[in-house]
Amino acid sequence: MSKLVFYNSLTRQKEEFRSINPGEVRLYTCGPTVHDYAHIGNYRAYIFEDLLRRTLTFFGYQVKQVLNITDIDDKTIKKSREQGLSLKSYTDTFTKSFFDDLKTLRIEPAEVYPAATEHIPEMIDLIQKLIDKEHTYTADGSVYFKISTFPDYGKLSNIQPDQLISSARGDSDEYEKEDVRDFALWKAWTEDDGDVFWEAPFGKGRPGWHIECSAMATKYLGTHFDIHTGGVDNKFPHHENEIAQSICGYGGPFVDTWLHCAHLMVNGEKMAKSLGNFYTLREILDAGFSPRVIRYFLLSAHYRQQLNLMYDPETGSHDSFNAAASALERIDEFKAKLADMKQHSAAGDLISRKTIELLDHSRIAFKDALANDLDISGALGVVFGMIKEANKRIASGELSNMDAQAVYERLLRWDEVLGVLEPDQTDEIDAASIEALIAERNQARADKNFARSDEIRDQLLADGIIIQDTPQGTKWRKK
RNA sequence: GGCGGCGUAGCCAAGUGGACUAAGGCGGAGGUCUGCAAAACCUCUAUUCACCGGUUCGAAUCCGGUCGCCGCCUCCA
Repeated sequence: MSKLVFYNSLTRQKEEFRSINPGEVRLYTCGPTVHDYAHIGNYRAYIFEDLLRRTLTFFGYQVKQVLNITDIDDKTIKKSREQGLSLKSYTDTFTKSFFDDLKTLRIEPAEVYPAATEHIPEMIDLIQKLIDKEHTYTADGSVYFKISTFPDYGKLSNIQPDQLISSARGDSDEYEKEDVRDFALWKAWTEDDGDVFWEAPFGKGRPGWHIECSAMATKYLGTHFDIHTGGVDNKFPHHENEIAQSICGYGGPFVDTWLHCAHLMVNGEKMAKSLGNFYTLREILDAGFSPRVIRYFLLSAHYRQQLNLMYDPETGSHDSFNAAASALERIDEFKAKLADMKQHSAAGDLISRKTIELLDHSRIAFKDALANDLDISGALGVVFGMIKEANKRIASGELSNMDAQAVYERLLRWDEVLGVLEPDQTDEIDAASIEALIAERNQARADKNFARSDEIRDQLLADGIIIQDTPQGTKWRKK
């Protein structure tokens, strides 16, 4: 059996994965701050963690995943107040849209979706532990974590703490920190916070950003768990701070494996509102691209590789989605062909030795690719390699109906990881009437009434049905 | 300035020193099938891995340098 290997950001090398408890993986994924509709780049990260969780499941692990919802921070407070809404009613909209989007992209649900505002007591508890252990100080009612009390600080991001002093930029003096490296655990209430505050032993206020992940991860996964994922941008400071809080507060060890996903680029540039290349998932769906195509595109490159989306609605350029759509069509065609063939296989038919060899070889290669730090490109290469070889055998008549069934089953098994296949046609399509039209068309063709036959073809196409004339008769499928 | 990543065909993208005479997808060119087909299928499409040195019996893969691109460096996945 292939051994799972991941590139651990903490050690900066590939390591064989061993779960803490045999057969079980506890996984924490940094979730969204629900202050707006999530953009396409956000979903690259969630497609990545989806591939991770599906792969872990594929390798036989029981996965317990926690994905947090950050429903309180500077932005959510500011925007909700601007709109005159309560924090909750403001964030609810985007929390809901986030879940809708996950479903749209076929991202498997996590086991727990904790919201920050529902875990304030846990955070207060952790902050109190840190205060008791003297890792903090208070200034103007805010509680700060004192980085100098944690010698390992900077290990994840490979940053020397003293480098930060000179390089820190921006409004680092916004708060009364003793040291720019320090970060807020608890922010004292100000007028701008309006009615958003909680009472804590150390004062009225709200939690800092980093504390929620430590508190919630620990609540649901324990103080020591297997994998923590997030975007590269979270490495520093967020994850660095999370490690510091957790280890100092609960005692180590904390997380064994840290996985970070690279960013999605748009036309070679970082996606940013200021560059005008910022797209929400909704916008792209509205532009007519299917969730499957978007999923395939986001999935198709290795997670540590920056993925470049070539897309510009102004000029009508959408090369990336075109390529993804064409690749999917190729898979769809192949699957439809197999589905048709397998219907004609009879019980007692045997799978040919050549097919068994092809399937065995492909099965191992696919698994090896995934085992190698989620090498999805390699895995897709295996899928298309099998398609190519099987197509060749179909064309030469070498592939029996029974063989086709075996290949079909292999494809479905793989799709448990990929999640890109079109579900089998449902009965909502009126198959009988389509068959009737096809019969009529074939009669027209036999009568050389091509005007009528083409008219039927166009009509079916308009209804989303594609038909193809093959040596085995006319086939149809949903577009 | 500090830390890190990347540069493989027109485009996207695998490649974990030796069967690489370098996967796979898109695009392109031929062909098969068809009444026709925009479909489908088949075949072809990098003597070469940014450049220069080095290590090695052997390097796209390791080391050094040069050039170019990108990311992170306090609340952005």
